[in-house]
Amino acid sequence: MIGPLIKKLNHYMDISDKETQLLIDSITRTISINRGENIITEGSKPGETHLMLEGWACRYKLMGNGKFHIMAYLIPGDLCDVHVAILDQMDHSIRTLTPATVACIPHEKIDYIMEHHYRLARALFWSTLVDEAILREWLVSTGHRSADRRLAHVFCELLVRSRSAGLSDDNSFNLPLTQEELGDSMGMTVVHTNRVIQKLRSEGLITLQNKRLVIHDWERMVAFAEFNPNYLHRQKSY
Amino acid sequence: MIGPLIKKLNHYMDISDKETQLLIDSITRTISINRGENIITEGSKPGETHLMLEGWACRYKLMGNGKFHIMAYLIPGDLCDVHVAILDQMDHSIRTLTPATVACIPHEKIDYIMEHHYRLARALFWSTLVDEAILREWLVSTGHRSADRRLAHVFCELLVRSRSAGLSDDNSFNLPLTQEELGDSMGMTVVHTNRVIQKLRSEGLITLQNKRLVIHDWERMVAFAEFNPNYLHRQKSY
DNA sequence: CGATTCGTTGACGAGGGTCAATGCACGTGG
DNA sequence: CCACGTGCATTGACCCTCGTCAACGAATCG
Repeated sequence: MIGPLIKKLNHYMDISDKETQLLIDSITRTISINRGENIITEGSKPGETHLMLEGWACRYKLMGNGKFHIMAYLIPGDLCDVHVAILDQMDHSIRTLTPATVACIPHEKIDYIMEHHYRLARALFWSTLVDEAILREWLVSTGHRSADRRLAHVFCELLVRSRSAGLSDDNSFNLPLTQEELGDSMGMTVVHTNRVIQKLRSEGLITLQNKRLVIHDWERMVAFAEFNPNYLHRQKSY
Repeated sequence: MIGPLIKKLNHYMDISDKETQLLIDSITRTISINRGENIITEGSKPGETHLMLEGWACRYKLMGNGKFHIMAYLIPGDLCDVHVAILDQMDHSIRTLTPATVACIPHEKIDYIMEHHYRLARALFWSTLVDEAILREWLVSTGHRSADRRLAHVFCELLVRSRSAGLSDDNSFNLPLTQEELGDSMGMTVVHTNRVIQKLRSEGLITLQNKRLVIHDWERMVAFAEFNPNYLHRQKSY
């Protein structure tokens, strides 16, 4: 169940069986959540950290005008809120995009790892820094990339991340998002998202059907999206 | 010199004289940098952490098409790269926007604080988490706010941050940016930035001249920008 | 079999990008 | 002290990307 996290961390440093076991032992409970339900809500201060085991979720913010913006996708192996122990409260919410199973790790266990297991602590810290780097890349994307390249770019990122978590081993992966959700994350409307996807399809770059995305020509896609995976900080090839 | 950092951290927890002294003692050297020079460049791995003492800087990324995007403003009291000790290399660069003085703190000193001074470590960690929260807010801004509200929003943020760092005590602050730089951070062109500023001026919300920004009616500005300072995580009033 | 949810399409218009020129405040050198 | 260059703010004209509104089709489901 915790495989995706271990696989991901392995792209930073080798995680031993003992360290894996330590992580497993830190999980006090595992919960199943329906699609569209909140894992954490803005203003709250959860007492435990959540780890995605199965399914997708997203960080999001609800705006005054009723719109909502997705700031991150969380896939299996991603940690939802390692940091919240420090902060007074969440400044955003997290909800599932598919049915999901989530592991809960009490803050004490995290603190224990941080204090007594330097290597593992570094690996966890690394993963939060990568999340931050992704955030920066999305900011650049929405600020200065055209809609088609922006979408192509996030597709490249999600393939690399899916492969890192062991969720794919070719040039395709499950993309369980509606076009509306894709749009909400890239700062564009459903209508435009739909048209851009059609353009990428017609140019032979991708196939997207039944919630599965295929990237046909990785090199061409990377060139089109100006995708440079350095911000994902995989020390080893994905 | 290190006042702004202490003042900022004080919004999270009281920093004792001893802790302040510890921070000061961690600084091995202080450097002066001209405007427009890089403090750290993408791909490098600096051996020390940089703290802004005077002047402004920015995180930025250079894009393929030559455009450049500013992802964060760094003002006195802000840390440039606490995290880089963990990562293989920088995935972005940092350069000054004004002449600046910067303090250098070797990673060992940071590690020492992290290991032996839990309170101070928490405070530093808090400040990096706030930086991340700002990043999220900017992402939402560029994704889902109109140009005028976006600009108004960042002005609100910068006032709060300036006041937190003790750089202002009324509704005005130094904004040493060109309109081009403002645009580069908000994902808009100079031309449009200029027009939006004029609109904000004509609506009586702000005055901006000689690199000084005045917000005339804070309440109205906050309402217009839909500014909610919770993401800055100041536990105490600013 | 309606009711939903999601993808798709069309028509229209506005927000904001692009290009280009002008003004204005400087600093520098002659 | 003037001539000139440079950096930055400002304007105008034009147009394209993308948002908005609205309708329709396809698939799924109780």
